[in-house]
Amino acid sequence: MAASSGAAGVWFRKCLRLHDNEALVKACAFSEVVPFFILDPHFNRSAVGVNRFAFLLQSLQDLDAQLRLRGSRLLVFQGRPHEVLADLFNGKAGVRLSRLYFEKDTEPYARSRDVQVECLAKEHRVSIESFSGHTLLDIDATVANPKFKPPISMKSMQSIMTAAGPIRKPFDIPKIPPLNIEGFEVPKISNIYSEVPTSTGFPGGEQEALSRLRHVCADADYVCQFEKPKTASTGRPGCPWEPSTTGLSPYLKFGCLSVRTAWHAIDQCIRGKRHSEPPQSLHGQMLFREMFYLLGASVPNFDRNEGNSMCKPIPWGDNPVFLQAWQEGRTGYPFIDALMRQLNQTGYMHHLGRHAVACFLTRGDLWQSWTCGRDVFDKLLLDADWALNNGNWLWLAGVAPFSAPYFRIYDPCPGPNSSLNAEQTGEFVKHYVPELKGMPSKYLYKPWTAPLAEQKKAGCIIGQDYPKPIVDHKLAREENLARFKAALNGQVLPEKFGCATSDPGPMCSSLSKGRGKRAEVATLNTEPDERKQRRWGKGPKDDTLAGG
DNA sequence: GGATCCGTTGTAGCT
DNA sequence: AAGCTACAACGGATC
Repeated sequence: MAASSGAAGVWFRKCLRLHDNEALVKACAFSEVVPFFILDPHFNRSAVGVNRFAFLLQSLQDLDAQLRLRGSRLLVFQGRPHEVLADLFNGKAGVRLSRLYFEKDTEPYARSRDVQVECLAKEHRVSIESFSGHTLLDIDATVANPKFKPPISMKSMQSIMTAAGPIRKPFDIPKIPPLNIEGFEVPKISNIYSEVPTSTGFPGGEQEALSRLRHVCADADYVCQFEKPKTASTGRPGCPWEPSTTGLSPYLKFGCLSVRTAWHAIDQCIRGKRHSEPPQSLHGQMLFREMFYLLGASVPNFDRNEGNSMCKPIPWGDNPVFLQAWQEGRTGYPFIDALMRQLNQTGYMHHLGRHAVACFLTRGDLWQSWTCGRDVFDKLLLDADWALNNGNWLWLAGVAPFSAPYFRIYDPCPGPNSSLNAEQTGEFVKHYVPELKGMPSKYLYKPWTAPLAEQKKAGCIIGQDYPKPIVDHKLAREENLARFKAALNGQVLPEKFGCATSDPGPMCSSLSKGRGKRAEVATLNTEPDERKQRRWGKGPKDDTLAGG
């Protein structure tokens, strides 16, 4: 097989697709093409939840199947990329590459990996070419423009788009040369994880991605009327586990779906019709994605509390008990807990749900650093994306210049007028917090206010079958507002403002005596912590494209 | 340089 | 039911 001249390798990393794949197109100008993926131990079980890993493997399976339909196949190697690639450049494993093509990746880990790979290729006299494809803009080229300023508003983002000119059309799938090599199959999730995937709603892969996109675009009204704040954070009636949005974000994250293909498909839908506009429209969601990619690529320390021009210094607390309760959905706030349990179970959460839980963890209630929540999302979300995740957490923690004013705090018990779009049937909460199944809807979001008799009748004693609220929202909110304000003035408020205690004790809003006994565990950490529409739509799922 | 406006998605209470 | 106001009051952009 491998002729002496060597083959052209197509290294799939993101961009797990055949459509609109420039690296594939370029490689297929040669007669021998080796499509491959490297399972990098950097993305291991402690970094990636089982659901996202399963999604990745499904995507690889699909990619392999599509390649086989065309007489080729996907080789899956396991190991550190530079070691695997050294073997491929040397001609071990029955393959010898003399050229390497891949899509650029602007995440910090990917950049350092790729720099290493470029050196290696030079040593082996392997020619390398990479292409911008994961984003609408060429991120590096945009940032390199001397006039570039990090965009912190939709307005500035739109002017960057305008200056960049029209978005190029997707590439067609090229004719792919045959490949006959045995082995290097896509592994099974059970060979890698002892846990079993629990997410069923999002099968990975390009075919699923394209079919979802078709489904979304089949309903032009839906696309034309799409306004993010009007989509329901609590899923669809009858199926609270189903997103009320497009559900495309995991596919964009892995590049199962080309962002250009999606952009033009949506463009087709809205062209010549009355339609919603950025920032709330679907195109608007995609512009936020670009914005965060630009920020991630241009702002030093974008993922940190210190040295980050997009992050104001706030003396966040350090309370592992709070963090864990939040992470596991045991805060005693049913809406928050339902959302967090949904994340753990399914790897998905509506964008507005992310707002609710992120605000709750940070400036709203628990006063924990956004980086802690960021890490949880980074591991568990199917659509976890470095730039978007960091950008959204900065936004929600209120520390970024693009954040909403810090004093706008979400109520963790959203009522019918809440912008969080909680349904009032309680279907969503009851689905993910089944302890509360019997609770009358008037108490569902605040079950601790139910009289004991009602709690007994519902089979759910608060403090026993379901936790008491971990903090008193009203008080925590007040104190956090004061602390945030002080921090903006360069002050750290004295001890009496500590809202954090690891043992919330018998705390109901009606019982709480307030500040007196609450400060013992609270650590006002002055050292920055861096330890490490249609609302009820008929058809399609959709989701947060900006997805962080 | 000061005033004003605006920022994808706040909430509660009133009319 | 939609729209107003009070609440408390940031900071970047624009005039």
